[in-house]
Amino acid sequence: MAVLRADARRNLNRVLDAAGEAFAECGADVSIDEIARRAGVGHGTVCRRFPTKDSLMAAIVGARLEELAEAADQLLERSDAGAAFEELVWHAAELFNRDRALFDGSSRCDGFSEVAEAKQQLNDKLERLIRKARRAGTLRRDVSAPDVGAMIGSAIQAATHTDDPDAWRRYVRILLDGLRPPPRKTTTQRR
Amino acid sequence: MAVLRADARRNLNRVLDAAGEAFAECGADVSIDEIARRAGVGHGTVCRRFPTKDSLMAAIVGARLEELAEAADQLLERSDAGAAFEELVWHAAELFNRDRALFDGSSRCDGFSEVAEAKQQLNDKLERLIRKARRAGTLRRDVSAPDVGAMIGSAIQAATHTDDPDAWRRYVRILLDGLRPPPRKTTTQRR
DNA sequence: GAATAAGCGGACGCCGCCGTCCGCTTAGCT
DNA sequence: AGCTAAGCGGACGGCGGCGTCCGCTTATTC
Repeated sequence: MAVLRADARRNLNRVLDAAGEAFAECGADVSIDEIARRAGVGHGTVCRRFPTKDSLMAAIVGARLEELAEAADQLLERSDAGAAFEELVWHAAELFNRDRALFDGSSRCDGFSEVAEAKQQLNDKLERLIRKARRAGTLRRDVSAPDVGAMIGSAIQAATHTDDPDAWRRYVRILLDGLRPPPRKTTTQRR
Repeated sequence: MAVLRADARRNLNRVLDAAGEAFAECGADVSIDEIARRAGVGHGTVCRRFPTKDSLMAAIVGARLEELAEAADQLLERSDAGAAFEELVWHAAELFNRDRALFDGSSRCDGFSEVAEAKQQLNDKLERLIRKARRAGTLRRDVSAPDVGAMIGSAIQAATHTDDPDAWRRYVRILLDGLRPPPRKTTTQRR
């Protein structure tokens, strides 16, 4: 694993690209054969690098989640916590919408350290963002980071059941509206 | 099909019961063998009545959707449209939560007339309920009946990805909050 | 350019699942 | 009770997918 022959490295990259694309387009149920076909290699080559289909998915999903965690990191710098939270939600939603397997994969592959750690990272940062947004009064108090992740994923999945290609935007909008502090009759206004 | 021998009818009922239970517990991917095992019959018996696994699922899903449509019918009588709408959402959510295959099945099996018709019925009634709730000012205007169905189902599915057994209630609560008319700066109040 | 080991990929075996088929059983009728 | 056809269920074949293995190819080193 340390040093890889030039052709091997090239094939590995092809496989990773093809897998990312195939999972995104077809969901978590694409066959290894399909991925190998897209990569232009035999499926033996795929199975040599990744002893299991799940381990391949874990590599893809882990990378995506890390990207998302980085985005969260940058958004933590923002002064407007409410807007930062919304922006992260939109970012995640776009990602989930583009990659049909990401949501399934992130739960299915959390036995793999790459995915588990990336999720941990992301959840920590999201949790901090949530606390900031709560303090700013733009977010209800009874949701945690995993809740938000799950609900974004669910909104995207819901949209795939319709024929409106922009449904996911409406659903995320609705979700964000629902995530605001519920109006109370006797509002205990902060400040 | 018209007249069924007594043992055949008994076995058919067993199969339907077992299938309902198995789909509910295990999701749409239970094997026919598992269903047959639960019913105490050979899997040949299952396949004779239902030439396809999907046709069996369609029978189950169709029945569930019809029940739901009936509930919607009764709720249409209510004077408080907002409360009626919410109650239907909760009813559907409970159903989806109890039956893991219902949501998947209702889209997978809409090639079957039983499911297609039941969905049509349900959607019509839900649409009427939505219009009433809109007029009552308790529901945003940019959602249709299929939207609501898809969002409920997906929210439930999302909740199964968490370890909190009551997560689905919170998610539905949030969804309902999000479905209220969004607060506008210059509200054009009716009446 | 020769030696060598890393890498390749298709053939193979295994598994679970689905749907069919046919010899045996049994309900229903007389 | 006897007859008959409806019904039963397990055996069977086929399919798709996954992971392994081994004979061949090719990059790399000297």
